[in-house]
Amino acid sequence: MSKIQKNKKEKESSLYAAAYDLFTTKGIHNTAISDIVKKAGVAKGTFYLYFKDKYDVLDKIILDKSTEILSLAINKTNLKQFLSFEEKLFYFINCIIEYLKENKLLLKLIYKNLSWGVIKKACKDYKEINEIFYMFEEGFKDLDREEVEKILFMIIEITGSVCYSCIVLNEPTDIDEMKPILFETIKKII
Amino acid sequence: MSKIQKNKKEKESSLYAAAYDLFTTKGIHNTAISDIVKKAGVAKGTFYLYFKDKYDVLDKIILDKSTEILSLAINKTNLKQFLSFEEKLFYFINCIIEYLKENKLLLKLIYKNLSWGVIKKACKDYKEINEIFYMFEEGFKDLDREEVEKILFMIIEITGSVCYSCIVLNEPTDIDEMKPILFETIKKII
Amino acid sequence: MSKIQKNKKEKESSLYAAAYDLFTTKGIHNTAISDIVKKAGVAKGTFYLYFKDKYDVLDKIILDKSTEILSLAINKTNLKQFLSFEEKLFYFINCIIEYLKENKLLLKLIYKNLSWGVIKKACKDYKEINEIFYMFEEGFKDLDREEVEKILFMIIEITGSVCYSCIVLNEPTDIDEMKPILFETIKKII
Amino acid sequence: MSKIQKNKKEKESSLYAAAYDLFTTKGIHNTAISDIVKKAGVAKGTFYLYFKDKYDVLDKIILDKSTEILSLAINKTNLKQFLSFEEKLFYFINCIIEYLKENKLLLKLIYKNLSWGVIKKACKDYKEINEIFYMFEEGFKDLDREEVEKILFMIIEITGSVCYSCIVLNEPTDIDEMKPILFETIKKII
DNA sequence: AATGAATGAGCTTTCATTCAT
DNA sequence: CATGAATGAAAGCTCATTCAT
Repeated sequence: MSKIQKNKKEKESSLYAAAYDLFTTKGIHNTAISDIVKKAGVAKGTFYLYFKDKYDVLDKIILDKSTEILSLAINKTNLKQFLSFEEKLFYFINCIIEYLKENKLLLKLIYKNLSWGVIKKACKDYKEINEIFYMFEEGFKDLDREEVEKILFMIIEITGSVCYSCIVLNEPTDIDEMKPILFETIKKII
Repeated sequence: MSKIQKNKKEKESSLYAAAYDLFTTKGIHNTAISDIVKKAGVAKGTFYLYFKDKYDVLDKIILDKSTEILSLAINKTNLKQFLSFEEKLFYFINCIIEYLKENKLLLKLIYKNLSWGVIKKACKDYKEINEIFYMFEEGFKDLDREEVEKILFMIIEITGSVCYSCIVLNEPTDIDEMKPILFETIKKII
Repeated sequence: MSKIQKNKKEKESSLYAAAYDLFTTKGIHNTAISDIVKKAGVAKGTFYLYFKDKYDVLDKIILDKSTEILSLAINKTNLKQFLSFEEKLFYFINCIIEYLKENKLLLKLIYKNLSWGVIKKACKDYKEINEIFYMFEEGFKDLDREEVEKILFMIIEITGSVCYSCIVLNEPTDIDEMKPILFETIKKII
Repeated sequence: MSKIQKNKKEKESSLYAAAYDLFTTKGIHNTAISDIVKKAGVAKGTFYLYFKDKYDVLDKIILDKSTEILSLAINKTNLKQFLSFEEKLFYFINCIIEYLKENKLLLKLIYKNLSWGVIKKACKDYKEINEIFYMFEEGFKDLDREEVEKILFMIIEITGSVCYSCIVLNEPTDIDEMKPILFETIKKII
């Protein structure tokens, strides 16, 4: 990579990082592009060389971070051996929950903007994420892909919404108290 | 009610209605207070006699509409006789789903802003909503209030997030195709 | 005075008092008529029955309070016996200074809006104030009215501006440290 | 200076000039920022690139113009030779008075907002102004700095307030009629 | 490619004033 | 006389976007 190309990547990264920082701490609504460029240490016009607008960076952040979470969880899971699919799935889900517990601000940012569509896009673009599907297909050998997808969707949805409510809002209680019933529910789903 | 009082209520209602209309069709972000007052046919200053800002109306709308949905569903449910708690619950949940299917824009508006906290507030303020708790307590006679609340939370969360994804985004499929697995999940939860 | 007339006077006084309170604490610029009527406990429209606008009340306050200060000082002075005009004048000036020291907020309010014209108006309308002129004419028997007025003007101006600077702004020092040189100056003027 | 830097200075100056013009002719209260930018021929946003708000420009104007007046007077004074400190001081004060006579609107604008603090700031920032202090220290060789400052303060205060009253309000008479007694007073002070 | 001064549309909010009750 | 809801002009201020350098 040439020096110029490297410089470009650096500008983009610093804009991205600044936007992430501001979105999570001040909120999307309260973050102006002038805030982002100031934090990134670049000129205003430079922003428009790399992003269309505020929501363009946001979309990239959401896709990126969602991918990262799932990727971390699946990688960690694949390092271990499990006696059953259930055990493996629980470990995987727990990785996600623990990550979100540590990254409350990130959870707050992405959840309201995360959709099944984003996850499917992540699956298409990143091989590792697709391994989640393999894991599920292995667990439900007698079901067709569509059914498996629905089950995965249900589990992700319920995990996501419970995490958001418990971790971000502390409602109806904290996540550790909710975990037993969440896992029991997932157990019943599969 | 005096003529003035009636007039006041009318102004407030027309502002509320205009805001609801614009929020659902154009989105919150794209709706300016000047749009709201124009649509409501009142002066700009009048808005500030009744609401603090845009988000003040929004909060009122969310609380109101959430209450309305739950209220409608529980009232409809209470008109019928059921053989079992499960049957009753399914009917109740189905009422909500069918309502949301018919009011896609409303769902889009409130879901991302709805929280368990709002629902609990609705329960406190409106007797009818509290009947949902009675229904659940009757269904789970051997559990304490806290446990019952967690189950109710799980069911509402999963119903809400599935509805949002399927009805608003059509992901991963439409709500009718998702219903069987949703109900099966709920059945397993209880 | 009839009950109705009494009621009217009460409304006016409460508006006046509220305005005075707000002007001194929040400043004229930051006080709206709606603040005044709220504090006075009357309706907005009522304000316009008694005053033209914000500055109308202000003018009344300035005239009133200026008169009050001068009136208090001259009355207090007239209760005593003095060996010389100088002694009498110093006592009189000191009364004003001590009063302003105790009413810093009032000083802040009126000084910037006080003028020689206001004082002359006060003299015309209130007999007591005119006694200040008598005092001076007695002190300068060989000068004509015009010359006496100039001297009085000089003394009032210098006292007022020194008080404002020292009491309100504490510049260049506090009033007690400035008093010696102020009195010395006045002594030299007469 | 680059073209851009020159352009920037020009914008700022035109805003400053427009504000000065409007403040003196229409008053601060009656001048809106939109008036200033219209007169300056720049966009509204440009105003906020250079000033925080209306009062920010005002502060700059007051500091600037006060400095200018004092600077002009001291420079003019330093060009001449005098037989005594008194003569020198009278010449200096007279320069100020004559300037204010010619700039009635400026006097009206700054006097009510001028304070000893502003003058001291001007002294710190501009070497020339400090020469006023040198002049005084030379005149009062036997007094310490603090005492000299008090005397200077008294003279400036009395000159300022007499000028304001006589030039702006024509009370109690015009400045030329007041001059003899003013100078006599100053003479007695020193 | 990068800059950042300049723009001006458009937002929120205030508030003096009116007038039907 | 008194009220206070309603008005709407006009204020302050923001900020995405452009474009000459």
